[in-house]
Amino acid sequence: MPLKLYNTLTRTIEPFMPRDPARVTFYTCGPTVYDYAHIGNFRSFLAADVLRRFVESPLCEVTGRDGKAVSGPRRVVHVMNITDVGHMTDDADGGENGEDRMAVAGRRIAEAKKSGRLPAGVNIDPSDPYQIAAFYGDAFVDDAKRLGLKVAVEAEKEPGLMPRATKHIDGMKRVIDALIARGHAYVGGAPGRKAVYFSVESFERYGALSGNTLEALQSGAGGRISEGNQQEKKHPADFLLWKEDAAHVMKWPSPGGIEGQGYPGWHIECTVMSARSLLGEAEFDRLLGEGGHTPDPAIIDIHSGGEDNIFPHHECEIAQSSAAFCADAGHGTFARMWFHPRFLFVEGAKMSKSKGNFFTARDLFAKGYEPAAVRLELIKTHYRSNANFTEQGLRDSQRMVERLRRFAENGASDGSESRHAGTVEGAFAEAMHEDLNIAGALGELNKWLNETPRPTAADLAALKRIDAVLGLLELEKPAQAQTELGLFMDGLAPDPSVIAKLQERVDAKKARDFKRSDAIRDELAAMGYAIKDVAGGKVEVRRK
RNA sequence: GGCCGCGUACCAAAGUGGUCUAAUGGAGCGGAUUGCAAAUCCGUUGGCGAAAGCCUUCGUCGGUUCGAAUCCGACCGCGGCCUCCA
Repeated sequence: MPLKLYNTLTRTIEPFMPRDPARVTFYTCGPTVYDYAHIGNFRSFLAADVLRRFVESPLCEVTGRDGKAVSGPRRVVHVMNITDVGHMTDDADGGENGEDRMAVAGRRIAEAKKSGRLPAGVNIDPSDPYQIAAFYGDAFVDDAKRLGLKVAVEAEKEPGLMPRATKHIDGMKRVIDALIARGHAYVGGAPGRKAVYFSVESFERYGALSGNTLEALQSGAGGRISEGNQQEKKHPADFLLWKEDAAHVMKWPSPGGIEGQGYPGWHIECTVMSARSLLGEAEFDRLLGEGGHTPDPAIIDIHSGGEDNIFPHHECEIAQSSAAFCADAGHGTFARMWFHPRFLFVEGAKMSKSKGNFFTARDLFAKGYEPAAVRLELIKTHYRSNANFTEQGLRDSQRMVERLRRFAENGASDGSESRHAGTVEGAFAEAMHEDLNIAGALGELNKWLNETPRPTAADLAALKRIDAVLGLLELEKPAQAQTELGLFMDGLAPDPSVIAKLQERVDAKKARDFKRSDAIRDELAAMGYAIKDVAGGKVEVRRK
């Protein structure tokens, strides 16, 4: 059975039917870079990563235009943007007032600098938003690569796969001008604070993605929308495409015949970067040009983002993208498939700094958890459930990673053809085809591992194809330092006092003074180390 | 108020009409191994029973059906979104 996915737009699980089954276009709404990304961010990005890996796997079938199954492998062009334009902290005015997030980040960096908390070798000017964005952007890409986010790895060679919003201001202005020309946008406001708004009433299906109606939005608007800016809007739900503001931290010459400088609205960047990066510059030009509008309601195959993006961000993207690119603007869907992973909880509660259950990826790496374990813990729950991230779960994941690695690294036995290699791939794929049932797929994998004590070359090849989807074994292994006696895991540095105790313990054991050797183990435990004797007479040392 | 999602055994999490006491992992228990540990491997983990077997479980209460964890209704509880957020 070919791949089926839950499409937020239709609220049903439906066959995935790309425009070209050999080349799938996939856009993920990436991070804003005012701070380090946390594990909730990464859960969402990793869910998208697993989807892209599965779609390009030889194990995956998709539905062709003729309704028939098309087997893999296939190419997936996956683009994930980085939002490096500053946005406002205060939403009370629809994001048009308040403080720029980039400025807030600058203050935080300035404080960190003063108290010496910036990482060594980092020297950024807290008053330069571009430097701040570059700093956190680089940190994000580092974390993403360690967690095996394929798009981040690819973007090293092909930077266009992770476009920066500030590099696409020209495209945004062109789209805004096109929207004005087509009657979907208008200029309002007084000189010096003019704004371009998208007219939601000009887009028939506004609200289709989030299940809203314009009436509901109007009545539900409540106190969230300020009076001030509403007066210049034709409809309360009209959203900002561009704002003239000479005082803004990041600003550019304006579109729409507005004289002063300003900055783009929240949603327009994704319209531009998705179309341009996935379809290419020439097609972007053609779509915007005279008579270039596509007859196809969808421009790209898959679009993903966290569930909080459904409204307003993706709703607005659909409206403005369809209005700009589609021949029948009112029925555009922008993407064929809308994919929205749910939020991550941590220790049973919504992650928040005040609850102390807020983790960035690098927090966990620093605690000694290896990237593969973090990755597995973040992907092993169905993407449409609120996963609960726990330390216990992380330990479970760590063990499963070690189990897989042992299986893969012990080498092929010269035994006969495996009875199972073919069936595990089939069972794994069958589960994944059902809206990415990864827990079911992992269950099949575990069952097979149990049944295969002596893997053959065919078994190892099967594991490799499965792992290409999971993306675990390719990740860096935890740092290990060896001394004559000790094997220091979890990135621990060999501490002389520990080495001395290990030596003393070996001597005690040699003298069969087990009372003393056990006491040393307790002493090490009190110091925060867990030890175990491993093959070759060495002692493995881990954090307790 | 509107829209959406969730509730499975000690924990996590599959299962969407019979093959379900219910995959898989963890934890627990028993065993092998170890000086002892750890790790690993094997067995096992609802109740009664030596066993065959019988009884009871999938938020609660009802309903549909020969048959329900699975379909329908109501209720209870949890969560997300409704212009900050992945």
